[in-house]
Amino acid sequence: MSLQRNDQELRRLEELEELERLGINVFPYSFNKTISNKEIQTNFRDEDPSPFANVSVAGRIMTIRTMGKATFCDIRDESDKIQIYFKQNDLPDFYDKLKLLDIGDIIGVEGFVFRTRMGEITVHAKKVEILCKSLRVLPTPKEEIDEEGNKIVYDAFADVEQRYRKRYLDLIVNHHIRDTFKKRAKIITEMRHYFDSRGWLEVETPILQPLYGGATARPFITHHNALDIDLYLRIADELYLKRLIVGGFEGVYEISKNFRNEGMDRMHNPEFTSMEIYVAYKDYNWMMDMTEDLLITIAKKVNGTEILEYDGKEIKLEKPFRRAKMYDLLLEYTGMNLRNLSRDELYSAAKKLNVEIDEKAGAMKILDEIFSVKVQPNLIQPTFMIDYPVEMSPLAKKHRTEDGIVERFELFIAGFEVANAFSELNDPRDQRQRLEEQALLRAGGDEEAMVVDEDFLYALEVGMPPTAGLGIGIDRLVMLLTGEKSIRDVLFFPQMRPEKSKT
RNA sequence: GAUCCCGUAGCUCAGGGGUAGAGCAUCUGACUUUUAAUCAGAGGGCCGUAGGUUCAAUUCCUACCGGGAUCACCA
Repeated sequence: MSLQRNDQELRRLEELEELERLGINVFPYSFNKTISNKEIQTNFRDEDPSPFANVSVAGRIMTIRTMGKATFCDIRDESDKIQIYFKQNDLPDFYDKLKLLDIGDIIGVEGFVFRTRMGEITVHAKKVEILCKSLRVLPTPKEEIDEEGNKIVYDAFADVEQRYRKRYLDLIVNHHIRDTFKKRAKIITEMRHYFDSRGWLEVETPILQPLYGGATARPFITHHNALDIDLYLRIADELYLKRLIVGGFEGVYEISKNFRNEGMDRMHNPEFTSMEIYVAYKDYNWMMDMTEDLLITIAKKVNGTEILEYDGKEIKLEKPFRRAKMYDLLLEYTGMNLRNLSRDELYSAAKKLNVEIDEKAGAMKILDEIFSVKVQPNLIQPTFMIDYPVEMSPLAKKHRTEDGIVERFELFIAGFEVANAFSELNDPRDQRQRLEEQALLRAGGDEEAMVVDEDFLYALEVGMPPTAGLGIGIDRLVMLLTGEKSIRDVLFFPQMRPEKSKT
C-alpha cells in the first residue's frame, strides 16, 4: 500500500487540516437533506418560487467557478445536478473558506432557489456545511451542450480498465451508467413479481456444495476446515431445486450467483447471476409459453416496449417466438442433414463447412461447434431451439415420440443464449444411467462432465412429479434489455486480473 | 496459449534521434448571475523498466513488466 501522494493530494490534506484548525468538523455525522436535486429541477416554477424558499440540498462538488466575490459550483446527488450560488455578502463567515473546497468534496447547502440570468435553476446559499473532504483527485470530464442540443464530453473518463477497477469513480464521473444498474434491479424485481404473483416460492439453496452438478463446467474448489473436506462453489442450483420439488413444493425459483472456473470474455464472468425455476406438472411446451410471456412482460415494464434494439438490430419480442428443431436449424444454415451421423461423419461434415474442430472432439462437441459457428449468430429474432440429442443433455427427459432426442429448448436472442429449459428427467433409472455415462466421460478426461450425485438419485427414486425447469442468464438478459455489449458493463464489479505492482 | 494494439503531467491526449507539449485539474492575482466562465502569471515529467545501436534515445531495435482487444478455451 503506497502512501505516496502527489502535490494535489498533499494540498488537499493541508486544506483538511486548515479547516480543522478553524474548528470545522470535516467529517460530521449527518445532514438534514430536505429535497433532491431532481425535485428542484423538475418542480421549480418562476411564477411561484415560494415552495423552494428554504431548501437543504447536498451532494458532491463537480465544478467550481469563482468570480471574486461570487462563486458558482455544481453539486451532484444521486438524482441530478444542481448549481449553487455563493455570494460573499450572504456568507460572511464561510465565503473565505470556499477556497479550501475542491472538486469531489461533499457539501450541504441551505438556501433558496432562483433562476439566474443565464436561465439556470440555482440554490442561493445561506448556509454551507462541509460533509466530507475528498483527498483524491477525480478524473475531470467536462460537458457542453452544443447548439443542436448534443452533449459533448471532453476528457471523458473512458479507460475501461480504470472504469471497472474503480467503479465508484465511474459512477461519479459517468453519472449515466447508473441507469443500466437501475434497470438491472428493475428487471430482477419484475421477474420476482411475475413468479411470486403466480404462487411460486423464492428459495435459497447451498452455494457451498459437497458435489457440484446441474451443468457441465469446471468448478471452483474451496476447503472447509472444521469438516476437513473440499467443497465446491456451485456451478448450478438445479439438483437442489429439484429436491424441493420432490419435497412437495410445486413451484420454486432461485435468483443467485453461480461460479464457473472458465475463461472470461464479453459474455462470461466467473461469477454470474442466474435464475432457475421448476414448476411441477408442466412440460417444456408450457415452459416456452411462460418464458415468452415473462420476457415480454419484463420488457414492457422495464423499457415500455417489446421492441429491442441491440447492436444496431431491431428485435421484436412478439408471441409466438419461432420454435425450430435443432437438426432443422442445422439443415437450414448448413444445407446438410446432420442427424444420425457417426462421429467421423460429423467430423468430415465440419471440415466441409470450414468449421475448425479439435482432433479429439467427440460427436456432440462437433455438433455443438458447427451450431455455434453456423447457426447461432443468425438467431437474432427470438428463437426457441428445441429437441436436442440425448447425449448433450443428461438431465432432460427423453422426447415423447422421437428416439435419441430429449425435450429441451434453448432461447436465442441477438445471437446469444438467454435461456435453457427441459422437461425434467424424473425416471431415476434413466437418470442413473445418464449420470454414469457422464462419469465414464469424466474418467476419460472430460473435466466438465457431471459427477454422480447419489443423494439426488435417491430423491428421484422417492419420486418427482413431471416437472418443467428453466434457467435464465440474468446478466445476458440485462445486456439484451439495456443494449450493453459486454457483461462487464452490467456488473458493478466484474472480475479483473489482479493489479500487479508496476516495476 | 496465439495475434494485434497501448504505456508521455493528477485526467484526456499530441509529439518526435539534439533543453518535453496542449487542454482540463492545481497554485497566485483580477472579477458579486457564471456555466467547457474569462483574463494574466506559476508550479508540476526517471516519456513503464532494462539492455542495445548512436557523439546523443523519451523517440530506432530487443527483451521484460503492466494493461487492453480479438481468437482459442468456455453452453
